Amino acid sequence: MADIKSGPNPLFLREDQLYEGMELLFFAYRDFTAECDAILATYGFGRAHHRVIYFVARNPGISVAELLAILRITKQSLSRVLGQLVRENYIESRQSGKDRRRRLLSLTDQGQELEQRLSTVHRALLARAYREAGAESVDGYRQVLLGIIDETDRKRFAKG
Amino acid sequence: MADIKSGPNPLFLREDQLYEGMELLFFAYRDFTAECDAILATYGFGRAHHRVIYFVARNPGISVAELLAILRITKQSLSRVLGQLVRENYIESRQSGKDRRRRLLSLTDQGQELEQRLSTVHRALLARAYREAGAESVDGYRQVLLGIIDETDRKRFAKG
DNA sequence: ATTTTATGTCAGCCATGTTGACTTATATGC
DNA sequence: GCATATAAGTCAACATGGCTGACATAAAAT
Repeated sequence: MADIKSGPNPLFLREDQLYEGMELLFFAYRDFTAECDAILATYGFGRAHHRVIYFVARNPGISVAELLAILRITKQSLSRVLGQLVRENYIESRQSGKDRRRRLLSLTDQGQELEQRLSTVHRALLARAYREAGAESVDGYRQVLLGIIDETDRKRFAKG
Repeated sequence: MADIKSGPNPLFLREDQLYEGMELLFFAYRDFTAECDAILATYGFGRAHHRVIYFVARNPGISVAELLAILRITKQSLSRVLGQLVRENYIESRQSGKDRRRRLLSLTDQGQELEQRLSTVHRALLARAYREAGAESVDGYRQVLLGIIDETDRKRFAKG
């Protein structure tokens, strides 16, 4: 009983640390997306559009099925935002040569502009957090988040 | 130009590291919430209900205004889920003695049961990630996420 | 020739956010 | 004590982004 004041109570601390870890993730995710959400709104887009733009930018030539696997949403949900991005000339969808059923997605110039604008915000935010936290912290951040991520998707980060 | 192969190109690596950091956050958040979402669905609840239950559990006696400040949603949005939780006897709302305009929120026994069920899932998930990553990593995780969080809310974590 | 796969589309539903307008009860300040 | 401010709740309407189910088309694979 005196443990709480006189010395470390591993169980108590541990549980408290876990609750803190959950909240950190909640607040960080909320604040990470806030500024980009505001920019997207001026284009008539939402967070869903950003995800599509982001993953197409990072994986030029990605197919619709591959994109669906990353986002884990239904094709009907994707279709709504992807269709809008294609119609408004942010994303280009061209037929694959090898398998002409597949549509390969890439950003148009306009899409790249928007992607850059959004990425700049995110890069700045994260770069500041990294700088303040220091290099070893960045590795810790990486390790813990990797542990939270589903094994299937963990492979995406295999390199490090 | 040879930099990319022959040695570290700090700029390239840095940018790549930042992109990785963004994706880690995206995938981790998605996977962190997935299992609880499934449990909540069996109660007819969603992620919004979980947030309310969580913050009321962690802050028993919290007022509606304080809860709104944490969640950063409108009172109309909160009202929908909070009202449901009160009606279905997961949360109790009692008048404050000092200021009778205020409603102080706390979990009922039933609410605590659900909260425990959800927390157990999250604690297990995070505990495993912490264990795999190691103690120093946990501190790094904490530092980086703190840096991402809005200064206003960073104060919530002031203790450490 | 048949079946499977990749994609697209229509229609409707649900959860959860938003704005705006308004009410009620209570506290606070002049 | 009266006027104003604050805490909370409510009604209505709307947007976003998930979901399911059903179905169509083109092309690849068997």
